[in-house]
Amino acid sequence: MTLRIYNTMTREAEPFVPQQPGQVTMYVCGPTVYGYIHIGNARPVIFFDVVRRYMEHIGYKVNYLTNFTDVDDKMIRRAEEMGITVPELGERFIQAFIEDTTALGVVPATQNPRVTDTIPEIISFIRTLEEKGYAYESGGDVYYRTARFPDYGKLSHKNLADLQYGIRIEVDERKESPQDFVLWKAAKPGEISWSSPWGEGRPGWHIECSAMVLKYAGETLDIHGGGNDLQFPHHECEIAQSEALTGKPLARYWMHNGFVNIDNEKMSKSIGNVVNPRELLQKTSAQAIRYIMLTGHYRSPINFSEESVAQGENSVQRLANARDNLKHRLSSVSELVPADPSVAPRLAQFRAAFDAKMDDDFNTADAITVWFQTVSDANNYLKRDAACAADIHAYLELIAEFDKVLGLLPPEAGAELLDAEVDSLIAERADARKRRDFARADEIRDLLADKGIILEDTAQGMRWRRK
RNA sequence: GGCGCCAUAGCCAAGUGGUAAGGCAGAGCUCUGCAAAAGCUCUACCCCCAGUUCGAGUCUGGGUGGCGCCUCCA
Repeated sequence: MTLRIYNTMTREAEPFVPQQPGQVTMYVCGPTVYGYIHIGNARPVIFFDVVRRYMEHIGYKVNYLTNFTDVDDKMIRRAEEMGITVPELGERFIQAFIEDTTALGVVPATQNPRVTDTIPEIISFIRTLEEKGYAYESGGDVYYRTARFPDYGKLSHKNLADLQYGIRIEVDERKESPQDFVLWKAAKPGEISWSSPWGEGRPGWHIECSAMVLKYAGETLDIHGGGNDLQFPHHECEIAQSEALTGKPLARYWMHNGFVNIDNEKMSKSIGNVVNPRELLQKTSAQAIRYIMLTGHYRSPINFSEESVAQGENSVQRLANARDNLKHRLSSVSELVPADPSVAPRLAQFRAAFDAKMDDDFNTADAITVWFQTVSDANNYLKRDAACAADIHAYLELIAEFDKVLGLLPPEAGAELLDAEVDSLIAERADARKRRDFARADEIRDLLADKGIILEDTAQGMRWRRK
């Protein structure tokens, strides 16, 4: 089975062939660190994390880059509002980003380049574009001359002549052409700036990614990803910059994820429906959030709502129960029970099916279905009176493999230590049950339930889990 | 105006032209001291119309309804 990836450039699912056998270089546009990320920002972070995990799962060595935009107009405005410097603002929200994404179960990227660490490379990038005639200065700003790059529009499949300019922004008369975009912005007095051949200033938005890709990953990426909205203009501009400079394709595969809606509405500050993982995680598990993100197709929009969160929470609980039931059963297996020969072939099928679904342009929804099928199979296995430890381990191993790719398993039931009071209540309840004092036993169970601790009496003894 | 996407059960959602995955919620049953967990059973002719085909949720055309991008945006 080979991995196929839907390439925005060709609008087709293509077999994935990396430049270097066994190695994948991928770059995903990261956040502007001027505030906490919202759930929409979290989608590409979570999805491409899964892409990366799957690549590693099938044996690739992955160089995964995602940047921090730590200087731009929004940064400058926000820093001013907060009465701190731009670097202070950046530092603060880079930390917040790391905290939030870690809480969401995201594996850190292999590299997190920052714009402010790439200024010399950005300047020389622009210089070269200027020398080649792809850029021009105008009043301390430097613009990209889109007319020089005939392929402009090839990713988003836009025809330059069809673009309507001036709809949302004022057309800047300093540009030769409305579709030209800024590479370098002259600093206004008091703004953070760097010296350049064009005077004090800072990089435009698009150039940073081109420069960072070149500096940290090379001329051509295997995969370039980002949100759907970045297709145009951002990625189009990156292509124009990078390909004008190197003459090589910027990326072999372009991947774009769909948007996150809140209660079927676009998330926006003006509607006031922006959801931050930071707040959401107070009441919602990271796994439920990931489930919502991964249970739909990555290119389709997904809807966040109270109901979808509840459904995600319950779905993930089933996955967790299966894992916990298997582990719990391990405590009462007999060495004398032989392995069931029918288990291994079934697990092999599930394993193959999971990979086949992931190979199909990261069909995480179907991959999750395979996981649930494995769960059903395991649950049925556990119905038998005598279970074999090796079989249970085989199920657990497969489930752990799935989880390593998708990250949907909450912490294990009973894994943490309970405080002494809870412990003694549990002991008291066990005693009450022995005496058949069910009234007291149920009273304690209700008491603990109020504290968020669910007690379950199984054939293998009592166990507990957090609600 | 240009480019593009979507419409599948109460909800979420997958689906390669061959007779509708999975999850949540709900109902009944089994197990349980009672629960919980788990198991079993039950719940869809895939927006409408026309066409292509032996056969269409899947292809084509036309509707209807939603949505995205067109230089802040994940």
